[in-house]
Amino acid sequence: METSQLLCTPCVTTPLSAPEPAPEQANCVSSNLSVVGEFQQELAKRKLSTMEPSDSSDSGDYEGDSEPSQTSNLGENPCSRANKASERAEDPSTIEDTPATSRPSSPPTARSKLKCSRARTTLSSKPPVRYPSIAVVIPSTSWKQGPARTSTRAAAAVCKKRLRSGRGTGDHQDENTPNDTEQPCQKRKKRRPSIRPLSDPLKSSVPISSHRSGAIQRLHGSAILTVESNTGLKPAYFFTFVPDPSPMLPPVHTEVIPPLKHTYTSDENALLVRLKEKEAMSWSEITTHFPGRNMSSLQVHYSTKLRHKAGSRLTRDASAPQHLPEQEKECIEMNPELNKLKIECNTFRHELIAEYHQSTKARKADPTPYDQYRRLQDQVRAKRKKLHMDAKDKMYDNFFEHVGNRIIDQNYQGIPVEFEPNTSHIQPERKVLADLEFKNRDVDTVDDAELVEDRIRSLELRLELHQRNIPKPLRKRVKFEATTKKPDQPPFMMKSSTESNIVFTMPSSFLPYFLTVGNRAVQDGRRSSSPIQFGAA
DNA sequence: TGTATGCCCGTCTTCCTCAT
DNA sequence: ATGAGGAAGACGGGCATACA
Repeated sequence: METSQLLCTPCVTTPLSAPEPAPEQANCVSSNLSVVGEFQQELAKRKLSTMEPSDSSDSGDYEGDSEPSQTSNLGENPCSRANKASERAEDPSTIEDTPATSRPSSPPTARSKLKCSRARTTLSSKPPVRYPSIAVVIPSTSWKQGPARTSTRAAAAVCKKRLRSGRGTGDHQDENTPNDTEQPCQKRKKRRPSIRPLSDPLKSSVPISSHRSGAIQRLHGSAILTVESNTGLKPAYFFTFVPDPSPMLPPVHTEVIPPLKHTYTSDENALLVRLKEKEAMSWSEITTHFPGRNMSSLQVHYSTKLRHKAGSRLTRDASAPQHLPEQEKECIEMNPELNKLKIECNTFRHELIAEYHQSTKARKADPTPYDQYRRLQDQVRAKRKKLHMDAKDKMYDNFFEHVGNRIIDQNYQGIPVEFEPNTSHIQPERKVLADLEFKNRDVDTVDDAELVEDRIRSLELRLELHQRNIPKPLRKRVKFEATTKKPDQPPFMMKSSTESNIVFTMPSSFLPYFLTVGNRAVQDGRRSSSPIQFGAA
């Protein structure tokens, strides 16, 4: 095992010494995430203060841990478990007295990650305010890296990147940029997940075997805390620990691992999008920035995973701009390439008219120039269409880039995220229908007449909507004949709340549509006999 | 799978013809 | 002169296809 990855619930304890993160830590992952998850951490802190020691709600998160020493105390808080483990192995002569920056060459002592966090906090000379310490249980070597974890980490990495870029402090720092001179626990270099399976635990680079022998080693490495907030209310915390090669550890990391380009990291995704969209590089140029990947792989990955991100997000956010503003359309009309095509097309059209007096007469007289004219028209339309699509993509990207920052900023400032969907494009009948059908009431306490009345009104609204927007397949088949006259045998009559009778002639082709919308009255009528009788009270 | 292109369809506007 | 109705054209959007 080359990387030890840990899943950790937000196990927050009140730190003994909790200095405020230094300003230079603003770029690091844990710094940002500790700020973003502030509310959840506060809640967890309060919860922890009132939590009974037998609370075992978090024990299920430590899956795949077959180590008896870690699974025996199921009723114990993982934080306390880690704390106890660290306390057992704590050597009072090593940590607090030694600056972290001078310790990389020191022999790794037995410490949990909690101690690593504490050790980092000792670097700051500022007075302590609050800083969550993270308790982590390192899994045994039997913990295998599966595809699900890979995907989860990928999602978390995307979230992490968004969080980091969303702070808007110009900290778009390359993760490969060396900045690890002070914080051994905040090494930012994110290593690409290796797909190589753990074939031989004995050859693992992580000295977990020390657990079994009772001696706990202290591990130096990279710590990445990510928050996956796209699952809804409760964010999921992912803690990834990547041990560093140490002179005291078996030198397994010394060999050069061949790049197994199976998964794209968030950095690669960001770079690919930037080169393609911002810098408009050709694919051959882009390929030079991705050694080990071929052009087709990059194209496919970009097209399938990256390009339509904005569009897919658009479907989840009705407040996103739906159409280009008129001003933007006017700007597109000023595009020189489009104007050139338009002039060319118009010139050809004038020539046709000058010769045949009418373009259609030219089509009858000689189809060849007219077809050429049509092709020119198509070119103009295609160019305009492409410019509109590009402008829309740009607009979407701009919108989602800022809406993400806004949400993160609101989280940071403790402002509840409010969602105000743009409902201007929703038909009024649809709104009334939604209000009518989602009253969320107990039918046992509502009078039958009221229910029937609502049902009639619902049918009216559905008919109004249907007349407004008839489904295309039915448009040629359905003939609405709404009349104020009462026919001899009305096939379908409704009495509305406005006391006006509405009579509809309902052809048989109308039934499938009503069936699809779940109209029980129509279904009942269909089951009983034809024509449909609406059983109003 | 993305992109370019062509084709088709629906909608709207403009122009022309004809009846009043 | 004016309004109604039809024809023609412009335009946008969707779909299919070929190609890379």
